[in-house]
Amino acid sequence: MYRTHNCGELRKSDINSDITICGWVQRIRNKGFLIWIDLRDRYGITQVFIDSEKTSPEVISIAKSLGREFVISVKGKVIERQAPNNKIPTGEIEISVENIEVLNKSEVPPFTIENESDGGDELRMKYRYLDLRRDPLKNNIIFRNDLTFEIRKYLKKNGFIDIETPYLIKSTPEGARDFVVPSRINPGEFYALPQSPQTFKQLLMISGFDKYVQIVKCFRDEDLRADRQPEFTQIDCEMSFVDQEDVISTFEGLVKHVFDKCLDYDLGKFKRIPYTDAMERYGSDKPDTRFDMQFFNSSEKAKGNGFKIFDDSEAIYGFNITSGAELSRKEIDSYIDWVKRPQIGALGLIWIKHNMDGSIKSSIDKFFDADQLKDLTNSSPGDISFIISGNKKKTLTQLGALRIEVAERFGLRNNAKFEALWVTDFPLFEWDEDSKSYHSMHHPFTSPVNGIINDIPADTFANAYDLVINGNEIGGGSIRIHNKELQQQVFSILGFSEQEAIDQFGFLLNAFKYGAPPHGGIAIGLDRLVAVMNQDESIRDFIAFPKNNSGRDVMIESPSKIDNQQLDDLNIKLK
RNA sequence: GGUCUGGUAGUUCAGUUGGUUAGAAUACAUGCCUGUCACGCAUGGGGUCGCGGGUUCGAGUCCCGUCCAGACCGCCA
Repeated sequence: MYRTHNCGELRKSDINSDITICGWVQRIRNKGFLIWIDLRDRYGITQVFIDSEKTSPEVISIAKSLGREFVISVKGKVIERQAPNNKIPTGEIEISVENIEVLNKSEVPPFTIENESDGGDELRMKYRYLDLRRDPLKNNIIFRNDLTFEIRKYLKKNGFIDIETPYLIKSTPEGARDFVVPSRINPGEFYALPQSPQTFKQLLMISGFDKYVQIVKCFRDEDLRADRQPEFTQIDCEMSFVDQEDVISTFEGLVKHVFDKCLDYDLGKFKRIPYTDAMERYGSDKPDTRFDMQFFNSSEKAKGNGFKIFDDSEAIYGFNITSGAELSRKEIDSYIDWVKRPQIGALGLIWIKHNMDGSIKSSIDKFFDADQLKDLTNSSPGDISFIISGNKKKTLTQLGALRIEVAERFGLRNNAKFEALWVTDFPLFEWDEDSKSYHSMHHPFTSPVNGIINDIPADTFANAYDLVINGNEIGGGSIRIHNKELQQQVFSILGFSEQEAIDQFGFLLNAFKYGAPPHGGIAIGLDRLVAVMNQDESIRDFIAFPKNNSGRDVMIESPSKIDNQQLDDLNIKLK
């Protein structure tokens, strides 16, 4: 037996016990006659104490030879500390050493294994196994475990069955790019890794399982972001004989449950906002509603005053910032520069200061008098209004991005407040100007409202809903099509020929012929949920072994080349 | 595919208008220290300034290219 206790559990009540603990040397404080060692494991830190007058010279010499991150076993007696440390749970006791055994040495780690490490991101990724020894990372991983445990508990209680679906499936051209896997025994043919188990969970409904869940890896070969990894985890669910309200209430319950159990936070009843309202009021389909700054629409009022930019614009929108009138000219200019960056692409930014004394100062006061400007913005004294004009869709998204940036700079985003909402009433299709074709806004299996597709497809709304928390898209789902003819009609609007639809989704269309129940579901991004619950928008520190910005694992150095023999086996020739 | 930011000691960073031997903190090593807990004090070692080219009497600093990293846009049914 290596140990009798871990490094986090000994207390005052254990004084005089003979114990053995194992762990990593966090730090050594050598005062000459006295030596202290902080010994660390997953459970905590226990102080080991060596008094040179009471300890054998052999043990002292071992103690002096130790370095950071050595793995040791310490045998000794629990004693009360003369100088307690109230910062740690084990701070009232220490271990008076009888023997130390070095279980393994360690080289000096490339960065300090401390809560505030001195290591940069890249280095910590390369030595991820060391980074995971640090409390912040370790606690993230443990939190994730606690969260999935509560998720399973809730879903089990609600009758969901966990069923595994295959990882080696079929590539489809719609949607995200697939990761592709060559099949050795079927030369020239490829599997694809699933972007989601979508069709399989629908088939499980047709099989009659009624309620399905899987906490499952999904794969998308697209560019990465702070909140996007090529492989990520979804809480994937599907239910039979449900309408939109049933799904929403079940999963509102789930999210409320985990916030309650894991954070002791009451989310209250979730807001609902239709997609068009979200775009019109926040310029985003995932609005952060923790702060106000809703848009006003001046498209009518602002025209006809001889200001050419407004007169030529399809849409003129803006929002007011409380106490924004204090912004300096320099600060305003930096917002103007910000919206003009190619990422945002606005041509300019109009500002209107409503000073505390009621006076107005604006970049357009040559064209409008003070009363007109107050009427345009409906601002209060102390506000500044920002206005963007142009093409309606672009204007709204540009202003939406600015709204988030303003909130960021005013410190309205990083607080321990959570606001969850459902975005509903999405259009079923979106017209894509580049390819001159319709695309599914959600996915091609989403059912139209009332089961009917409008003569103008773009006017059709979907039984689809997104879950948004603090401005992050956490999940999305829909009521699915369960009727073969309707599904075929959707494929045809999306530009599939009858044959292409059968080639790619014939198995699903076939299954619809044999008694497919009405069904719907949702997929919640586990990585994002964990990150958002910990007030972080980057999901990397909540995944034990994530990929970097270029989709590389810098620790194992993947992806990597394979040798010619492997390529031959797979019947693949590289260009 | 694109925009922006960065790359200097093991690590995190500073480095002025281009000018002497490239600094700080921390980590590391050695010594001292009887109650430390970010211990303290002293001493010491440690540099391909990402890489390649160019301008210049002279480049960490300016220019071009390239690689790497990060954030974002496109993309993500």
